[in-house]
Amino acid sequence: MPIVRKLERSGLLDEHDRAEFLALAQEATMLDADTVIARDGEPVERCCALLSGFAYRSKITGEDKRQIVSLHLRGDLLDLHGLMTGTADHDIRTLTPCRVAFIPRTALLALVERRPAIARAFWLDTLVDASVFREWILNVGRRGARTRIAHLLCETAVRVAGLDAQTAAALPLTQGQLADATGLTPVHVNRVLQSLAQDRLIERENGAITVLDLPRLASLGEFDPAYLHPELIPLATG
Amino acid sequence: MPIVRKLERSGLLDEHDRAEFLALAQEATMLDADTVIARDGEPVERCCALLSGFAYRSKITGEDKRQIVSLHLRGDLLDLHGLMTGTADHDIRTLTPCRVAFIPRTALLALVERRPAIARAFWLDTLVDASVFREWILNVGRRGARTRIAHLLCETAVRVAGLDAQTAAALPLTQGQLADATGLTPVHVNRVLQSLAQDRLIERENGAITVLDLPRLASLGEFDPAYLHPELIPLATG
DNA sequence: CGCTCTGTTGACTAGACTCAAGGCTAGTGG
DNA sequence: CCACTAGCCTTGAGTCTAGTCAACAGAGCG
Repeated sequence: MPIVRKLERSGLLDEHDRAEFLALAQEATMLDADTVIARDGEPVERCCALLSGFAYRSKITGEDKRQIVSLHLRGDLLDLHGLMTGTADHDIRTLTPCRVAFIPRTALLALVERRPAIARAFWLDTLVDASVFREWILNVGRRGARTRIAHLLCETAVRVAGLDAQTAAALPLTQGQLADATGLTPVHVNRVLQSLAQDRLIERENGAITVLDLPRLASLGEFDPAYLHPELIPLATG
Repeated sequence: MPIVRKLERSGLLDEHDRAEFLALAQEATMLDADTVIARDGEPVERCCALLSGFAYRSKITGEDKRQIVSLHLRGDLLDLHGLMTGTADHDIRTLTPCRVAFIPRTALLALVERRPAIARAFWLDTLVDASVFREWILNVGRRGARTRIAHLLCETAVRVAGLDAQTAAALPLTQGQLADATGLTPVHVNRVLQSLAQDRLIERENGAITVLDLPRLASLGEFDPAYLHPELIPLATG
């Protein structure tokens, strides 16, 4: 059960905790690609657990430029921020078709109140999230386009397939979305991807990117997975 | 008592909680400017509460370029990440001379275990932190230098002096540090600051920057304080 | 007094953006 | 089955924002 994947390893939860949490996330819903899950400034009535597929969170500037601030995949809890504050302070959308479980905010708040271990597991999740944000600030602020894109591809590949993945991981990102995640323009992303493909680091086919040579890409992208804290939050289920 | 300022308003803590927390943060230490509080990769034995002064957290790339990922001031808890994970995943340093209280990690962990309300207050703090990180990603990724710097100056001024500050807030940032916080070069920061000063938006004297016209600077910087969540975490004590 | 650190200035470069056009693919409707 | 359209990708040419390099000024300090 991927929802609790992240909570399992932390060693914080007992049987009761896990059962109570799972009881809340019973029925799943299918969402199309590019569906809005939460919108900046609007009240949050329910939290979303991502059972399969990809989603992202983004913000926009006053000039309508968009920045993707995080990517999410199977097993991620999508709006712990909205859970505690009651309003979303950024957009959340699906990237691909997704299976999700919606949990009413009030029920989840009550659970957190009742079960301190779950609160702590959520807190830990938030801390790891924050660690990833910090790495993104560094990535966007201080790395050139090539390194920057390589880094993001590595991060995503590792989160999808794990560190020791033999199977190349395919990432469902359009070049426009990659641009929004890296703070670049689609045109420039296109050129960089071509160059990465020429160097046999990645491969592209109908809108998806697959990492061919993770070690070399990681070295190019200065990628060190420590900031993902795999010791606390397992990377891939498989 | 500034340490609990952030925890007060959340309405989560009762008398017991507050007393127990304060008991841990009794003796204060003075630190010089530019003192290392935590270093990336090293174990964290104690958490640091900032009683006065400014501090920052930063990361560096493989090419030794530095990115400041957050600024901290009086009342901030500095290493909740290290508290939970046991190792720092970034550097923490003082910007100015600081008065701090060190709290042993084990004691704080025990407190969090014993008092769920404190754990939730810390979690909330982490969530607000994460919200600021997201705004920084947007700022660094999608805004031009002028807007970017204006935004950061507004954020810091508002956190220091509050939203309705009549007194212009002075920010103790060198141009090099501002550059590291915005992902620019010191030379470029210098030119932008000159232009902002020429427009009478800010003023500079011996290494400190004071905001002269917050409303206009905010409009230039696309600054909307919502992401700081002043409703949860009071901005300034005064 | 010289050293170091920060700020300042100018000239030059380059990495990334803009604009614009054209191609490919998949999906849609006739 | 075949236009037609909408997205996305690709390419080229030209521009510009921000970076680089280098030199110097001023303040603070030992």
